[in-house]
Amino acid sequence: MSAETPAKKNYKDTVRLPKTDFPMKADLVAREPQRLAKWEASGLYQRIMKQAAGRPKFILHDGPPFANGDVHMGTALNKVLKDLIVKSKAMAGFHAPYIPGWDCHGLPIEFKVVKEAKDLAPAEIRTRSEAYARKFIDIQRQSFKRLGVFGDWDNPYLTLAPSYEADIMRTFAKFLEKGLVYRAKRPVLWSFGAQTALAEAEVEYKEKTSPAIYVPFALLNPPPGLEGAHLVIWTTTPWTLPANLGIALHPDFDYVSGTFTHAEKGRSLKLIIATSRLEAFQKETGYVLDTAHAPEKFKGSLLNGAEAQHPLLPRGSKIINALFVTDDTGTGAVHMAPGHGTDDYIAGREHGLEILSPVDDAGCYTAECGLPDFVGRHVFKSNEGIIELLQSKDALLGNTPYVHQYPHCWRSKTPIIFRAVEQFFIRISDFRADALKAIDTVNWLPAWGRNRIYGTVESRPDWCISRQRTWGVPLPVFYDANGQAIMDATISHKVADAVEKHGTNLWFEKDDAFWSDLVGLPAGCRRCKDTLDVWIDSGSSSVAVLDRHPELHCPADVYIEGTDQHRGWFQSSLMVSVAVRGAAPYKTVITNGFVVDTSGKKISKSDQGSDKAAKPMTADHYYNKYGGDMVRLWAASVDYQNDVPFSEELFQQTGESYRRIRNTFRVLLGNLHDAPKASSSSTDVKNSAENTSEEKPASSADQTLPSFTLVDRWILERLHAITSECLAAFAAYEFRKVISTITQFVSGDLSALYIDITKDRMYCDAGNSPRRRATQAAIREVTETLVKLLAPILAYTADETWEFLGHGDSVHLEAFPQPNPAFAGTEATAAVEDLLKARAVIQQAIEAARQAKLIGSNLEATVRLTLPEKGFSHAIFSDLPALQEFFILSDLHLSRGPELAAKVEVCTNPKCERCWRLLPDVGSHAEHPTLCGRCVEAVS
RNA sequence: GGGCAUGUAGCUCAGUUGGUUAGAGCACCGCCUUGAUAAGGCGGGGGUCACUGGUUCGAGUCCAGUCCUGCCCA
Repeated sequence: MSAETPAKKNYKDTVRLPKTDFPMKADLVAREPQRLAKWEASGLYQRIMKQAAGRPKFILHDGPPFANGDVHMGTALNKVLKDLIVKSKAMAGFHAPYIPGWDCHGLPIEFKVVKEAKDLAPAEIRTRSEAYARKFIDIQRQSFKRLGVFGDWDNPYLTLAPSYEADIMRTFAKFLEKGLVYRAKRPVLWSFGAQTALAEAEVEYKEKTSPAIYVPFALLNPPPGLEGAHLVIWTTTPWTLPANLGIALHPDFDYVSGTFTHAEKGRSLKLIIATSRLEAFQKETGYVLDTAHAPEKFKGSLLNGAEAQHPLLPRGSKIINALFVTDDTGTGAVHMAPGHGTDDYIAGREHGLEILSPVDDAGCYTAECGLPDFVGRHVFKSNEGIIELLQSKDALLGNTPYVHQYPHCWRSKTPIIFRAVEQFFIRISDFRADALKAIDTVNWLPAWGRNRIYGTVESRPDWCISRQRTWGVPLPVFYDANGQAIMDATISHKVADAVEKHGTNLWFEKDDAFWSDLVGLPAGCRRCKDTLDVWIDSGSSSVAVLDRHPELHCPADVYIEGTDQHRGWFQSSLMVSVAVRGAAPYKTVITNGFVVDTSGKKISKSDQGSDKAAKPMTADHYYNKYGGDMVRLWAASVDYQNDVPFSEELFQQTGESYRRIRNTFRVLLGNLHDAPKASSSSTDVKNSAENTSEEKPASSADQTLPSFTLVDRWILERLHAITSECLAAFAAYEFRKVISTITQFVSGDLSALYIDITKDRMYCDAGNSPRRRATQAAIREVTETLVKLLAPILAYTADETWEFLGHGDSVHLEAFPQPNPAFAGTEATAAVEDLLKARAVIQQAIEAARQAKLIGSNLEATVRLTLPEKGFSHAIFSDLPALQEFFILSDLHLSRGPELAAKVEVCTNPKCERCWRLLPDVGSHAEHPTLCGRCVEAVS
């Protein structure tokens, strides 16, 4: 009876299992907002800045996202990457302020506003546009904050702020001062219905029937063999013929010249047609090539530089070569009116053609057209007249209705025309060489970014900076009574000063008389109605933000944006900065790839919501379903320098590594539940602004090291190695490497080995056994180090873990850990490598026995391990208890032999009820007949 | 069509100056685990390194060409 009592004793209660309130289930969605509120309430960002005052600065300058729409995963990726850089630089000892910004002007917003309500006055469009932009700034700001991005969210820079707008104007004034601005005509999409220029986004394509005509142009000064020949052009816009100044041929196409005869009309003509278009031409016009008289054949390059006679006007039409000439329609000879088409304009400029655009705002011919009968007539009502005129001059070879997709004004529904209007340009050639030089002062990541931007700057045309739009910064320029532009920097500065005080709406609200008076111009002057290209807005940020903000400076240390910005913001910022201060605005430029779907296809915002099956691509879906840290971990895990494949399933994969890290933290914390109070560390250093937590070696110098065993020394050597690797990876912006290094350490070294191996001592040893205390010391160092290394990435979870480690304030006020020099060596690592070789052999033998159902757990095996004669010489191989602990075995027998081998038998020792090992001394203690010697001591 | 990139396991990626049998995580399969248990451990299957040709004793790696996908242009 009485013997029953001790046997019934519940030894389980004496086992020191991990104990912690750190929840396994993260519940990030519910918990993160609470932590965020705490950060904000305590002014965490401001405290980090205050603490860092006086340290060397590190400036990441925010490329302003467009204040339109929700935060897309691509935007989230970019923003989190910025935050990873800022947080890691702060922990690396820099003063790293982050001033976020928004790009507020521009067509997409104006377009939305105008679409909602028609016929608004300019001032009203601008008021509504601003409200629209501010609404999305708030929406996006909430998202960015929720993602754990630290920054001065109450004081962002906005390109619509009067001070910013004034600086944009001053930047323009600087261009004027340097003589870089000029006016010239250039074709734009013009709606004569709405009497305004349109952007591509405001154009709808609809079916339209146009007269497609063939017109011969007689060659002037023809080369031998082509005497009397006519080049035949084909066009669906006869009204543009008065503006014809050239004909383009493809240099490599084959052309044929010969006599063509129209049987019914009984008319013969010598014509030139691209060989590949011959058949179609004959069929459509009835003119057939007389093959009897050997036709001439030649390449388009032959006629390059020659001239042809305009069929309606007393002037020549220059023949040029251009690669845009196709042979899917027409004749291989393209009618060129540089004032009425983009291709024509570009090729025309290259070949020195003038820009003739004899059409007014209402779409009617001006006197410049050279045909007095047509002046004042609408161009679309003139097509027939032009055709008749051609006919009367025997210059019409064919006329057939042609059905095609033609651009129409989305508002007035009228077909649009291309029409050249006066635009303002910045002459790039004046400072292109300086810009190219500046490119090579910058560190481009990845390195190929250098070639890419170099190529675009090298080949870019002059910068057209005027837009016929309303929602933007007005071009601070006036016209005199004769319509001549007055381009004077001091006048632009006066406008800027007024705008600084009253905002740019004043430009639209007051009249010409007011403004002329303000800037000191005579009455009768008009102000320019154009606005500046929005790339001038954001491109001026180095002036309006970096130069202005007391915490910042130019050049910034880093710009990081998507790869499309090589032609966008990186370039506009470079050009503005080089023009204004003669140097690049940045030291390093990093690009991130686009978020694409798993088939490698681009996910465009416009695809969003186009069908209900569309996959969620907005950040709020992910942080509301999985948590902000999950989005951050995803961003840190991807190869951001390339395109980033994305799907919800892929996103969930990162959840696996999160759980792994979190559960490991949980066990580590659990194993510290009865550890002696943390050594000095940085727990209570806070609360004094002067005495900030400065870096010091993680080892506590004032304390002797605990009596670490081999595995403890090994894990600390590993920790030393991965700390160095992670710090180097952060410095190189290789966040992916940080994550893979840490997950491999957590999964491979900690979870599978160290924690498993030390379970026995942690759970079953006496509470203060030296090896147990040593392991607790190692675990504390490991955990604190990992938490700090992860803090820039898992902003919320690291902070939570830090709290559970017993610290009073946020981990984000800490510095990065330094590798502990006491564990810089690799002796323990070398020994463990030998142990792992033996372990692999043992595990395979045990697995075979397990599959054969001989044993279940490792502890039920008796293992006979044969070590080779050479190697395996570390003292550990003569320490049987240590070996048994490492291999997690009850019963191990060693021998030396020819090669490494392991044999497994069923262990016959009795099982200790407490530690579950099968040991020979179980039953030899009368007090505790079911326990082994170690456990008897532990419970006594 | 041009410029710049990219292509390694079902998925996402490592792979150092060319050198054993190409690695990791996730996913998958089997087993163990009442004591990390909405966890953990062990073992395992799975790859013509986009394609074609070349240089070399030897190529995922170097060279040439082709194709896929992306960005920016035309």
